[in-house]
Amino acid sequence: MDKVYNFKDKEKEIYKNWEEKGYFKPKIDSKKKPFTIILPPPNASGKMHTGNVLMVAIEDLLVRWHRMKGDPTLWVPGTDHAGTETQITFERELKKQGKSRFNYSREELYQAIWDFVQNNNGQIESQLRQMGASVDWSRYTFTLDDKVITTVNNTFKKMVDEDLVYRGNYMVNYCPKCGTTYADVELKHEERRDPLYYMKYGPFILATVRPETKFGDTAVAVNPKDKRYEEWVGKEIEFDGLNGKVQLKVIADDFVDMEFGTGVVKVTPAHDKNDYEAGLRHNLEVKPVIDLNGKLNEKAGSYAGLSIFEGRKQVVAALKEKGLIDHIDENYVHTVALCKAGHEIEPMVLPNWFIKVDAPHKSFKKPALDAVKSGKVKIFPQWQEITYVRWMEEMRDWPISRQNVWGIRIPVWYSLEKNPTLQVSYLKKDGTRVIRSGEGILKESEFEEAEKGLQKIIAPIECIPEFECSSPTDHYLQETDTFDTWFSSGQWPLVTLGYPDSEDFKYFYPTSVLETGWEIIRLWVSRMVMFGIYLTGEVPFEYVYLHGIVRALDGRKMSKSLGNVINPEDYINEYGVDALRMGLISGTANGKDFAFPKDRVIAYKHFGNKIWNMGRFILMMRDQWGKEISAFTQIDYSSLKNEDKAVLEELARVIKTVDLELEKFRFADASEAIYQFMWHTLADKYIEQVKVREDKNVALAVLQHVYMTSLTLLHPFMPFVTEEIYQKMPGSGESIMIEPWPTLSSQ
RNA sequence: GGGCUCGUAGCUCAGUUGGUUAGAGCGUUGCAUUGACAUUGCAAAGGUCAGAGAUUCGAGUUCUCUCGGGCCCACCA
Repeated sequence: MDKVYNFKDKEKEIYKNWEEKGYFKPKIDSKKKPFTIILPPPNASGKMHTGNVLMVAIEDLLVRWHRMKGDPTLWVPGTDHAGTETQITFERELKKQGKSRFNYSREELYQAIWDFVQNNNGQIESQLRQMGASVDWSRYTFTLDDKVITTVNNTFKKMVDEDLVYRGNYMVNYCPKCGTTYADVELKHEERRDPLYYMKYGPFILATVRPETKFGDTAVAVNPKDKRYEEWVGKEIEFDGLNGKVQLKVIADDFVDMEFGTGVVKVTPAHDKNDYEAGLRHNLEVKPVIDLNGKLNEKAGSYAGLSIFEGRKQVVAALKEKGLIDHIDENYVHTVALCKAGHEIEPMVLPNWFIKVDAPHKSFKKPALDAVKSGKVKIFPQWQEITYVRWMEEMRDWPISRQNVWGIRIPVWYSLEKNPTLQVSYLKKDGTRVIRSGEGILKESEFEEAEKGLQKIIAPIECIPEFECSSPTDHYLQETDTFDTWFSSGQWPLVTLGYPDSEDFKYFYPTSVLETGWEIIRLWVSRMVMFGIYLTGEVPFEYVYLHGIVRALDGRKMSKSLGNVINPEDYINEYGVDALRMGLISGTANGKDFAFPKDRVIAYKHFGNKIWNMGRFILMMRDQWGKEISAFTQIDYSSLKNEDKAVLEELARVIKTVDLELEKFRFADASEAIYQFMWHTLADKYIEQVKVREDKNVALAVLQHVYMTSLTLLHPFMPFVTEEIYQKMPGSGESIMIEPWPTLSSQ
C-alpha cells in the first residue's frame, strides 16, 4: 500500500466494478419490504451543483445502508427536461445566432431543443457515477420519455373525465418576453423606484405607476368608508381622455386603501390582479389593452403597437401636454414581480387550463393535506411540516398550461370547422410567418401549411376543445401549450416505477423516502402527494427528508452575480469524492441552510488518509506477526484485557448510534460518531496500546475485527476509500458494499 | 403585513424530552516524533451561550420582551 491514499486513481475503476457486478440492482424478494428512493431528477442539460452533490450524498448513504442491511434496495436515476429553464437557455443561444423561436415551427423548435439537450446531455450521468451514486441505471428515466408522456396524458384524460379540469379565463402572470405564464410561486419580487403619476380623471385625481393601461380602465374605485368621495359612488363620471371622451363608473370596494395616494384608484381588470378580482365582484368589463407580445393593442388608439415602456413614456408626455398630470412622485418605491429570467411580469387575462384542487365532488388537495397531518407522510425536519400544511390549506386552483414548446404537449385538439375564431400563427412554405383565424386557414386552403408550420394557437374562451391523445380527424390542430413541469414531475414516483401495472410498481410503490431540498416542498412534494393519492389511493412515500440549501463560503446564497458559486468539481479534484460527500453530510445543519463547510471537507480528506494508514499498520503487523502467532483470525474472548473489552464496547456503542441517528435522519451525528471513534479511540488509543502489547495474538485479532467493522459502517458515507482498503485487506470478500451491515448481535 | 428560522470559541457549526467542569472541525500556541499516518501525536489557550426579565432546586435548552441576521408568503394601484 502506498504511504498516502491516492483517491484519484481508484474512484473510477471501483465504480465500474460495482456497476458491472450488478450490485446496484435490487433482488426482488416478495417476503421482504423493499427500500426505494427515486432520485429527484437534475436538469438534463445541466451540471451538478453543490446542492445536487449533497442530495446524492445523502441518498447514496441511505441506499447503501439499507442495501447492506439486506433490504431489496432500489434507487432510480433520472433527469429532467426543465421546461422553461432549458427553453430560455436555448433561446439565448438562438439570439447569439441572430435567430429567435419565431424562425421555427413548433415541431422544428422542439426538435432543435431536443438536439441541444442531447448535446449537453450525459454530464449529469457521468457526474452521478463520479459521485459514486449506486443507482440502478437499467431503470433510468428522462422526463420526456414516451412512458412518461403516456402516463401524464392518461392522467389528464382521467381528470377531464372526472370533471377536474377546466379551461378558463384567468388572471395569469404572463411574461411577454418569455411568451409564457408563471405560477405565483415561480415569481421573484424586486424593489424598484418608479414615478408615481397623479393623473386627473374628471373630478378626481388618482395615483398610478401604470398610466399606459388607462385605455383598459372600466371603473374608478374608492373605499366605501371614505367620506371624501361618498357622493360619487354609483355615479358615472365623464371626462376627456387621450383618445376622446371616457365614461367610467365609480365603485366602492374595500380593496382600496384610503391612505394611498388620493384614495381613488383606476380599475383595470385586464391587467391587474386586484382589479380583476374587483371586476368580478362588480361585474366590470375586462378590456385588455396589451397583447401577447407586450405591445399596446388597438384599444390604445394612436398608441397601438408601442411597447409598454414606450407607451408609458408617450402617454405621460401627452397627458402632461393636456395638463392632465397633477404632479409626479419620482421616489415611489414598490415591488415588481419578475419571471425566472428576470423580466417584468404582465398580469393578463388568458384562457388557461386549470385543475380543480378542491372540487365538491372530488378534492385533490384535501387527502394530501390529511396524509401529512395524520402522519402517513412524515416530514423531516419536522418544523418544515408547517410550510406544507399552510400551502395545502391555502392552495387555489392550479393553472397547468404553459406557453412553452419544451414540454409535454397538452393532448387536446381544436377543430378548425367548429372554431372559426381560433388564432393560429404558423410558417408558410416560403418561410413567412402568418397569423390567421381558423376560418381563414380553411378559406385559403392552407391547412397543411398551418399544420406543418404551426407555431402557436390561441384559442379564445368560446372555442371547444376535444380531448384525445391523437388527432381525431381532418382539420384538427393540437393545443400548442404544454403541461406545467410540476404536472408531470408530480407523477414522477409513478412513472419511474412503471405505473399502473408493472412488477416494479407493485413491489416498490409506495417508495420509502423522498429526499430533496426544502425549497420545492410546495412546488413538487405537495404535487407528488396529490397525484399519488389521486391515482393509486396510496401516498407516494413514507418519509420526506428536506435538506438545507448549501450557501457560499461567505454564508450568502450562491449566485453568479456575486461570483461566489462553488463548483463541486474543484473540490472533487482537490479532495476527492469521499471527502466532499462526507464534508457536506457532516456539515449539514440538520435541514437548515448552511455555509459550504470547506474545513470539514479538508478534515475528511485527512480522515480518509488516516484510515488508510490504519490499514497499512495492520498489514505491517501481519507481516511481522501473522505467520508466527495466527493472529487476525478469531478473537479469543477468554483472554481479553480491559482495553480490548473497552474498545469492543465502544464499537458496539458506535454501531448503535449510527443506526439510531440514521433512522432519525441525523446524518451529521452518525458521521461524527464514526469519525471520533475511528480516529480518537481506535487510532489514537487502541493502536498505541497494541504496539506495546505482549499478547499480540489477542490484541491484533481485536484490532482487525474492530477496524473492519468500522470500515463497513463507514462505507455508506465514504464508499470509495473504504472499498479500496477493503480490497487490500486479506480475507476480504468480493466487495465491501455487499458486506452485511454490522449489528449488535454480531459483536 | 403574516409566517419560519438563526444569534453558542477567531471562523463553520453540534448541543434531540431542562440535569455534572458547554462540544466538534478548522485556525492559534507550546512540546514531541527517524517504521502506520507531518494529511501525525500529546497538551494548552480561547465562550458573562446576542441582551433583559420570568418559570424552576437547576435554563444554552421553556416563556415574554428588546436588539440584530437570513429566508418564505402576501400586498403595494
